[in-house]
Amino acid sequence: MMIDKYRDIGLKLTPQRIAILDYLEGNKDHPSADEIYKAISKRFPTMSFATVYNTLSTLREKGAVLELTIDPAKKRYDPETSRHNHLICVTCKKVVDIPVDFALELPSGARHGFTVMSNHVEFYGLCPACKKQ
Amino acid sequence: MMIDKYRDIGLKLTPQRIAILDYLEGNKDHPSADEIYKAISKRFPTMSFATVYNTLSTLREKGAVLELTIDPAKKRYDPETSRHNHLICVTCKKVVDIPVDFALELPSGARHGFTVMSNHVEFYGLCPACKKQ
DNA sequence: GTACGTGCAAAGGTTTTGCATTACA
DNA sequence: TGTAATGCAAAACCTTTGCACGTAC
Repeated sequence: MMIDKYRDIGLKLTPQRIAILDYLEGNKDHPSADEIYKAISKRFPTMSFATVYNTLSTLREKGAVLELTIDPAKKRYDPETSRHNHLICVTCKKVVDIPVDFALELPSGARHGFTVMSNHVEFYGLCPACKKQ
Repeated sequence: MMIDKYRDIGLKLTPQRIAILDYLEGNKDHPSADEIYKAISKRFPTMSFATVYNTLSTLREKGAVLELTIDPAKKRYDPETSRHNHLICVTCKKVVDIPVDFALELPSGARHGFTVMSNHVEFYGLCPACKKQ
């Protein structure tokens, strides 16, 4: 489980961090830092914003979560760190994983001298709930 | 030119808006609102932030600029509104246009009931300047 | 015991808003 | 002239930071 992954990285396992890891484990909602904070502080009232941000920042540095730049209003976090893409509702910003790998290659003429390392595809659309309105 | 496009939309052409349109015309830098403000206020000292944001917001609603959610720190704006993709330097956040259309299709099994409208590919890499360091 | 994490509050950066004034059409 | 944009300042958000205290190891 995720807690083992964290211990293997060699970081201190505090109750707050365990709560965050527990919340993220298998989470498919791509939550924001605020959502994570709100969810955990129900059961953990002394938890502070700074701890959430610190922990997310550490997890990102260790490659244990992805920081998604998908929603202009705030960063969102994804515990699924294997290569995948996303489908985003333009109305409610719901995000779902797309486990398909498109194996995109950039023609060398389009690389502008960059060393290309990776890519990410965002699909935009309307989710079932938003279509009804 | 862009000013004509703007007039055709039926909006008032103020000197401030003309300055913004002029700055964006053919601009390949994907500037942030702050960069637009700074560039224009050199020659137009009374220009306010609110006017830049109001104008960009109006242009976006009319489809005359794209708001890019590419840089976690701030929104960036792109006057090139035809379908294209982007290559981003992970170090300095330089963004260049990729005029290639990859014609990606999402397998229906991966659509989660969404109506898919469009997509956008982000390539990540190191630009020539950042590679040297 | 010590290095590192936590909590609190304040600050930083971007974007939005309210309202009186100004100016395009 | 009337409607809509501008300018200014304050506020709203999200995120980061400094520092004293607490705790995992």
